[in-house]
Amino acid sequence: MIKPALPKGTRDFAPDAVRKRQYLFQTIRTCFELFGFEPIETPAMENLSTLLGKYGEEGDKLIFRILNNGNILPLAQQAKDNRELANLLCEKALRYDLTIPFARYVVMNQHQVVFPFRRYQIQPVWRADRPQKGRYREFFQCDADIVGSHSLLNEVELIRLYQLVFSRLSLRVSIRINHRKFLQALAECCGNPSWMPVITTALDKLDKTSMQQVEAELQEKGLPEHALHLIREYMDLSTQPADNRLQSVLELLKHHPAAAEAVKDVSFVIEQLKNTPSAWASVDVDFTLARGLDYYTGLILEVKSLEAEMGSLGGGGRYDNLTGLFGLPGVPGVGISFGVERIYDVMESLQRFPASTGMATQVLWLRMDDALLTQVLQYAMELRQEGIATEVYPDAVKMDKQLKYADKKGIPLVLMLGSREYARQMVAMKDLRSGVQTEVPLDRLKETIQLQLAVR
RNA sequence: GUGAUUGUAGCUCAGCUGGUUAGAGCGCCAGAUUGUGGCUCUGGAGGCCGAGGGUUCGAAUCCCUUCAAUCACCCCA
Repeated sequence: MIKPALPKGTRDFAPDAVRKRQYLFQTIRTCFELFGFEPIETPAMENLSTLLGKYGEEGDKLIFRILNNGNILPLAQQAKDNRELANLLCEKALRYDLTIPFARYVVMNQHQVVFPFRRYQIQPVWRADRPQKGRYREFFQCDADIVGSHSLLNEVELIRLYQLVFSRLSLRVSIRINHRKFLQALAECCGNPSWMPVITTALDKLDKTSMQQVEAELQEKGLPEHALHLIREYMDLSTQPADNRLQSVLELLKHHPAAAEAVKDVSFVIEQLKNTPSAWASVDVDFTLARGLDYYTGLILEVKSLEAEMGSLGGGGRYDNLTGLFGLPGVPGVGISFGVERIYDVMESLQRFPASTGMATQVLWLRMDDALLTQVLQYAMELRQEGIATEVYPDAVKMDKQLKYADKKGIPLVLMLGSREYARQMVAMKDLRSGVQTEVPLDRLKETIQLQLAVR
């Protein structure tokens, strides 16, 4: 016998969980559609070469590879080391995110797609990460991107999309925004543009650790004192009143052209958003927001829950040249992603899911008199035609057991058609929520049920 | 890849410095109730104490190894 188990970091979903997840997906999907995004889907697997080198060195290690079928032994013997072996034996891999497959899609379909292309995609991705809280090896991403447009209106709209979704989910979040060009300017003012990755990853840890630790890390990486001093002042900016922040950052970065551009972009976005403030999702400029992914070049953003301790619930940003990797330069884009698994976990812990997240069985016919089975099945079918979710209990067991079944499944109405009722052309209807039982004429069944179901 | 913690019934957990036959609550099954759920009462089933080895007269308990889960770091949604 094999002990049943799941691969690390994967999960089964019970009916109740699936309903809640579908509610989440549906809410997000509806909002995507409301903003005019169009759905696409891409395969679970991509050619390994499509994915390799797109997520940094760490990312490559976290890609799930698919072993080639067939006779692999001769090939395997040619390999000189593990790395070469893995690349020889695996031509395909599971997708790591939705953005790179989307970039491939755009390049392959460049003559069909209409630019600016607004697409959304809701599919699972896989990462060979070590699982922990809010982190799984198989999880869904919900991405919305607009490619083929430089306009900052896209950024504004995507933030409003975030605001719409989180208000519909009744989750209070903060959307932090920043601009990659501030970080670029900061690195250059520190004396070396190549320090930018070091500085950004260090700054990214600020909300987890202290300013001192960030400085220690940077010192360790060999940044000189004057650079550390500048970075310290830069970090202090985010504690200042929101109104003067943009002016202050510009002065601190000595009116560096990149910083000036960033100020222009950010103030445009902020200005536009002022007209439609959201009670659920505030927007704040945070100069220390970094975001790991290398391909971002403009405005970047990240969503955090204000109510639960959890990693980011989503993020995104502008990238100038994503499709360039696949031979189509000059297609800029901006996109956001919803971390539904984490949103689910937060909603669950805050009990923010609506009481009913989908259609469960509304009516159960008990199995009573076998002489009436044919009629019962017919009546059940008629109720379904009326849109009433209906079950017939299949086994001839005690009523006690059948009622307990209805109770456990949360079925509100139970119908009983025995010979006693049928003789008078009636059916016994019991509302399990109230415990009240009534008799209903068979020819008025549908209307009565609909009325009864409307009662809360 | 690094580190920490935890593995006992379907679930949540007790089980003292090693000492008879390993317990509780919830859940499950049956009955009280052969045409009526929830509440109550009565009874019952269910355990290689994660796995392997060691110490000991004796191990759920101590030691080693291993596996798994969880959490943190790295990185990320």
